[in-house]
Amino acid sequence: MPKDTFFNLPEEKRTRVEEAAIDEFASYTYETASVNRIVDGAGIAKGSFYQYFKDKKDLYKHIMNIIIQKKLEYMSPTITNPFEVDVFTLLREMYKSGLSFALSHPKLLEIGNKLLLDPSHDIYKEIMEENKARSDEVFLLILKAAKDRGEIREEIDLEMASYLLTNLNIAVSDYYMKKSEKHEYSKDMMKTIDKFIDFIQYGMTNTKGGD
Amino acid sequence: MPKDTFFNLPEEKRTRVEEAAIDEFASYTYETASVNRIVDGAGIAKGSFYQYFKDKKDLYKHIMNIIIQKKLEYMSPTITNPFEVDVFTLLREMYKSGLSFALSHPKLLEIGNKLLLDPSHDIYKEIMEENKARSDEVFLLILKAAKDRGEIREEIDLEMASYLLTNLNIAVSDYYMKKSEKHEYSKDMMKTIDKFIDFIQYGMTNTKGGD
DNA sequence: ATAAAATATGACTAAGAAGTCACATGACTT
DNA sequence: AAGTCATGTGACTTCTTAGTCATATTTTAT
Repeated sequence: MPKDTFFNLPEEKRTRVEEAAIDEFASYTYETASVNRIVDGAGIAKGSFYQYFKDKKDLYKHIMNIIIQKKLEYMSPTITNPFEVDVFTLLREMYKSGLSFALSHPKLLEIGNKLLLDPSHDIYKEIMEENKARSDEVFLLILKAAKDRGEIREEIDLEMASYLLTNLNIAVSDYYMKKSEKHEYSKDMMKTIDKFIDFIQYGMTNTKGGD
Repeated sequence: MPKDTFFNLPEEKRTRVEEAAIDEFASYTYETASVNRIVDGAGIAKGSFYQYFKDKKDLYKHIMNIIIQKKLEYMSPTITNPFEVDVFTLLREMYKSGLSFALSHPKLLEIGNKLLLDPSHDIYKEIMEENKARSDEVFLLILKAAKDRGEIREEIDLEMASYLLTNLNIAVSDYYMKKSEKHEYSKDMMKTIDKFIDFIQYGMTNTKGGD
């Protein structure tokens, strides 16, 4: 947690620091991100930084909390009653939220992905422990309920499927970001998600009754 | 390319250096990997290192070439006639190769993944340009042929599918590595791949004729 | 044996990193 | 106005990094 000094700051200055940090962590991993560059970018003195934050990790966790907060804002309307719609509708909503978040906050997405991609480092475990609900655990609960309702095939390995859904979630955002330069909620975006859910739902095969 | 001095080295010493480098690059990203730790690990002097390699990047590329070489060794029997079997059989073979490689060379896999996960950094582009055939481009060719043969549904977006297959390829190895501590080619492994291909082929839905 | 070429070495440089601290400035209280 | 407390500051310390280089050793050629 940042110190009181940071929260007492005039909003303009506080966001200036946060935005400099977001720029830095979007461009560099936690390890290679530089406090020196951040204070330069924010136009504050090095000493001031350590009036606001205990250390680099303190700032990083603060930014992660902003990300989680922002992401929850995008998700909440979908997640409120996760077990009251069929699983593919729910997945569609979740991916829509995820992609919408990605388009509105590409830098935040970048920071989050950079973290997810380096699960070996200590900072990963620390943050995941502080923010329990990991994505694949959420998916697992949803998929279990869906299987109980008979919406997905019996023989699907749920644990694996939820793991894959998590990774695909990241991949689909990356894919769309790479393809589209507009970065706006568009029909393209819905098409991307539809194709994607279609893939998950029916697979690629053409022999519909096959096996 | 490493200097002649390196290739003139007695094999024992050469592999000692390579193994120290592999350990380092498996534990740290390219940026945070330390030449100092590598020379300590290999038991050579700092100066010797720069007799063998132009710089850190030179060593890194050498290790990447080892990885590509090793990976090709595992793949070759499968890839020789990629268009002569149905696409799901081919995919199964490719994932089998991939997982087999992952189990035999977990550190090399780790290094490769670390690179793939940070496409923003210069080193990524450099290496990808030097080693043309990117995974999703290979998948795309295979999928195009399969669509022509009518093996996969018309409405599948091939570009997206090949992108997803690449990411899933990484994910499935990671998943299996995380689950199994034995690290040996086993029936478990085949089961994992079967589930996975099954997922790709038929999707998750239970309404087989649905839409 | 002598000369020459190849290889080994670790102290060294310069740059950048995280974090500290004595002091300066500003604001609010009494 | 004087005093107190919160905030601002940048030079500084300590550490680690990549890469260099003069010198020492070993190997090869004559």
